[in-house]
Amino acid sequence: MPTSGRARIKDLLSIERLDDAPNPVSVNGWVKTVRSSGGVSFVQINDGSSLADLQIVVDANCPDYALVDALTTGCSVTAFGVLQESLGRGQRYEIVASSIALLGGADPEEYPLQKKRHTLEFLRELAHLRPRTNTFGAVARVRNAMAFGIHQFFQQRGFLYIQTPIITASDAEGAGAMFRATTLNLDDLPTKGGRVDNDADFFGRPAFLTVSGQLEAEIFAQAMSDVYTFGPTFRAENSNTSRHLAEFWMVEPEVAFCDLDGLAQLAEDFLRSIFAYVLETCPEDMAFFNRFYDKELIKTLEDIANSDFERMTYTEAVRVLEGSGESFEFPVSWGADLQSEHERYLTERKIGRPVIVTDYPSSIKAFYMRLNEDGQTVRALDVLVPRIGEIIGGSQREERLDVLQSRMAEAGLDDAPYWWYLDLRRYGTTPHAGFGLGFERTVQFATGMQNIRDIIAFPRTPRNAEF
RNA sequence: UCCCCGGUAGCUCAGCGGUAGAGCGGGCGGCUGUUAACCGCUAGGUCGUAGGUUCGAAUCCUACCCGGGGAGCCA
Repeated sequence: MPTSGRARIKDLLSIERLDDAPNPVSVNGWVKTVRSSGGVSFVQINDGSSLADLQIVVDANCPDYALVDALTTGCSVTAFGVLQESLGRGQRYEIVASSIALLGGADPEEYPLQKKRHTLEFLRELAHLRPRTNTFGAVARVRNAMAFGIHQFFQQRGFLYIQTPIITASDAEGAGAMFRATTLNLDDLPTKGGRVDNDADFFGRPAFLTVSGQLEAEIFAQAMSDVYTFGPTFRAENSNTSRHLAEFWMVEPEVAFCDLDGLAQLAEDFLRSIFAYVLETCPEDMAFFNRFYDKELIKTLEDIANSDFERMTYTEAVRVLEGSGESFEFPVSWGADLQSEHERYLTERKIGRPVIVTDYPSSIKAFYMRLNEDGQTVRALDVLVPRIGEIIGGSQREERLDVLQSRMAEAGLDDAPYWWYLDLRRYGTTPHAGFGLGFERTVQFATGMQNIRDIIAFPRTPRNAEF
């Protein structure tokens, strides 16, 4: 079946004037449902190009009419016919088939997807078939649009897209437990002096899957000024929540000659831009999510796209929380990190829109964040959004060699493996800043989906790596 | 990893000490344009796994496995 003559359902359904239709047309897709009434059958198919299905009318005038009995939910078909105004209500156009053929059957006694709603938990066990459902098709299209929107945002601003390594020997301190990448035979480990002989491993040293491309992105920021990464990252944390994955995609811009205020502005512009982009480019899918998953979704995203983010320092946030009169499960005190309930109070109840919290205590943040003049806080930034909580974490980086070295010593880190990172401060150091955005969390927020496992096609979570 | 809830027909669930039910889906048959079509009939389950209590366990107890919600960690 040549694809050159294949019309996409999305394109057919968006035709303005029927005179412009490339009639007769050839369409392909997977059957959603078949309805038969007397001498007419209606075969509703979808090809993934849009949320909407295309109705194919097959009646006695079609030589393949007898074949309709073999068409069941899930099978693939190819059809040829004339696109015309629908005689029935419910769709603008339909195709009156002059031929229709079964490409691949789907035994209705075995095919697990029925023409009714399934729970997301059930569909999660069918990751190979769930893209055919309305919800997962919509997620796939929105995810695609947001990925493109992210690249477009940075490209339009002159940022360079760089690819940082997935296998790494460095640890972006504190970002989380790492997966080991090794070719050693785990059933028969080579030893030297009673310990595992890492010299015998592939790289001659321990290697891991990256938890962040930040340190390498800083290298390129110190040459190209404005860069970003967009790639997979891995965390071996035993996190079992609706917001965590062991493998997820992260967007990490890194900007030279930029301070925390500049970074906060970039983060805000960025989020507002990509939410506006998805509303503009995926209206049908977004209406679907708004209808079935979150009635306030579109309004929420429009509000974000159209209004400034609230900004406050950590110290101010603590003051707000202490004066809130709320009884939190975890006490609020300066020096302790904000708990989920605190973040949600701030962004959901106190402010009602995204909040950028800055200048956290140095004791609870990573060594590379720039120390403030007070010696107590660092130029860190978290962007909190309703329902998800932290969606962006970032900071102005410590560009002063001596301060960075003393911070590393406080954190108990050995300088040696970071020699190249320290070199960036030795030679032409600049004030610079960057943040990390969890891509799945962002799509989760934009779609109103409750569980991050429904945002990535093949979720990796503790004890789950099927597919 | 911790706390709470749940695992019964393909799916969603009811039954909660006396030996299994509904709706949807499937099959068969109707219906001259349907919209998760509709109407009638019908098949289908060692009640997550392994122990235990009991005359008797889907139902009570224990352990484990799996799923969900929340927490921690973070993106």
